[in-house]
Amino acid sequence: MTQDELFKVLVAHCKEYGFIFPSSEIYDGLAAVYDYGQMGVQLKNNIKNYWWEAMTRLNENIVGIDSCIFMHPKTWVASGHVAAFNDPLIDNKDSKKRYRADVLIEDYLLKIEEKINKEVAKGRKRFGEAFDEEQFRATNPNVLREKAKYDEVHNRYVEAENKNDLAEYKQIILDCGIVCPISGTANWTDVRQFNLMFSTSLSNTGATDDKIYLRPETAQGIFVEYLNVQKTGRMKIPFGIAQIGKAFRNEIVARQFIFRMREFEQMEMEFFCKPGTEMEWFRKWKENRMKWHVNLGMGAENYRFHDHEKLAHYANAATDIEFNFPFGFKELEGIHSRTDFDLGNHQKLSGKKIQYFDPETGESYVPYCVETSIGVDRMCLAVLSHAYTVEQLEGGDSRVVMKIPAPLAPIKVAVMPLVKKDGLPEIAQKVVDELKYDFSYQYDEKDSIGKRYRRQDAIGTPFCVTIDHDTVNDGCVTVRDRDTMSQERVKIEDLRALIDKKVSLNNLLRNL
RNA sequence: GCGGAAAUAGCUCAGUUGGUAGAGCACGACCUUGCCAAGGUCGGGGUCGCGAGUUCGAGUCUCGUUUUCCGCUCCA
Repeated sequence: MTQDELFKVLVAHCKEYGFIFPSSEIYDGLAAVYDYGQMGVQLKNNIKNYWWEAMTRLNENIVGIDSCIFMHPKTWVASGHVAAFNDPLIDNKDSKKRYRADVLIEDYLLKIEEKINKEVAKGRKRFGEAFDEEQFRATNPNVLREKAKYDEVHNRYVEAENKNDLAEYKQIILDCGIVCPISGTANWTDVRQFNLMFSTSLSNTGATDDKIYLRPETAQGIFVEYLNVQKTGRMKIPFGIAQIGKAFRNEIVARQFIFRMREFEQMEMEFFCKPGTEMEWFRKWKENRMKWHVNLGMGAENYRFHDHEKLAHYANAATDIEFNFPFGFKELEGIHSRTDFDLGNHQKLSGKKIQYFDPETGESYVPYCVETSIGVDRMCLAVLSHAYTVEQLEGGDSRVVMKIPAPLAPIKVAVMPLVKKDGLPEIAQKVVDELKYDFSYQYDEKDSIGKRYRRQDAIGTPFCVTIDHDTVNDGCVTVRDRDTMSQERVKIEDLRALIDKKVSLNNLLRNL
């Protein structure tokens, strides 16, 4: 099976067994939106718990918050999203290339300027010492013609920009005869605004002038609450704030299943430190986060760092942790040294002093910040794609088994009476009562025992507990292991400890 | 957004030159078996993605549309 086919089969498996469904399917679906099903939600919650506890419980200087999706519009001015996420774009239908409409027009204006400068240079050559540039520009017919053209286009452009008039952008491009540098044609699509932030209105009359954005990242919620947390939590630098929550980006192309969605969930932690120490923390968090991933046992060889050479405007160091997805190594988590960009801008725009007073040195400063940011959905995809296994068994049979790390498995244990009579279901019910307070479980008494094992394999249940006729006499049950298919007899009262050892989140945390 | 392909039961698919929708698996009930998937009997489930058009008649032909996949494109 090629990686491509594997991916398709995985997507089908996720739907068939209740991990992930395409959203709104009864209405023909909604592009690039997926719902987590009864299995998927438990996997996702387990992943979130692992992260949350690793951050907030294992680090005494990290606390969590839960901020809102709605934030004051100025937040996104301070963060740079309003400026960077708004582009008027136009496509050339022949070359299929996409351009920023404003850049096309600006380039055109630049060319006119060059023309004028050339004329001026020519004049200077002709008149030598006696050349009066101002005079020349005011009288030369070629220059005047170009200047008039420039002014007209420039004025229209500025006005279009102010009014955000997309149709006018296109008209300018057509009127100026601007062509695609690749196809050489003026076969343009309409200009469209690609605002990567979703917006809605807080007004219940539907007025658009109180537009508000859905947050494109959870990080800003942490930055705007920095002062509150630092003061009320009596936090001393260095310290971190962690948050899990939904974020929204109107991607032009959202694809590859749950890898790139328009609505997605992030787990972000902002670690505030003293300026000058940020590279040290950056290195520590790189190491720390990789350890968190590898600790799941999905193979260290499936992860790698990808250091950024081109840095975003806010960062002075950045790296990705990439995972070996079925479609190649792709970003799973980002670790960025964001300097004081965010807190600094919020300080500027809000007028509130966002500074940390260091009681030891008596200094006051805007803290620097190292961010770790991981996509929950990508993490789910990493786990699911790594877990999906087709095993050949003796006798030409095969089984599909989801080898999900046991602490993340949606269902920890299945309880099944070997037969649906002779009092076995009643004993099974007692086993369920023994286990249900500690573990998510399924009870199954239908079909042959082999079939039931396969059903549990398909959703990645680490343990199956079978009650048979001997149980009636010796109080022992058969525990069957998902990965090895091996079985052992265990006393019912020893079940909890045995299962817990392998599926416990706390044990996983202890290994960090 | 552009180009190509696809859409029939929960899943995988068949459906001939246009003539009243099928299979296997899955699902439910009962019987049977009982430690690694397929036993028997009976049953439920589809306006064939959606909307028009051609036709006496459309799952099948034409157009539009939606969604998905692949390739471009885009990507803090």
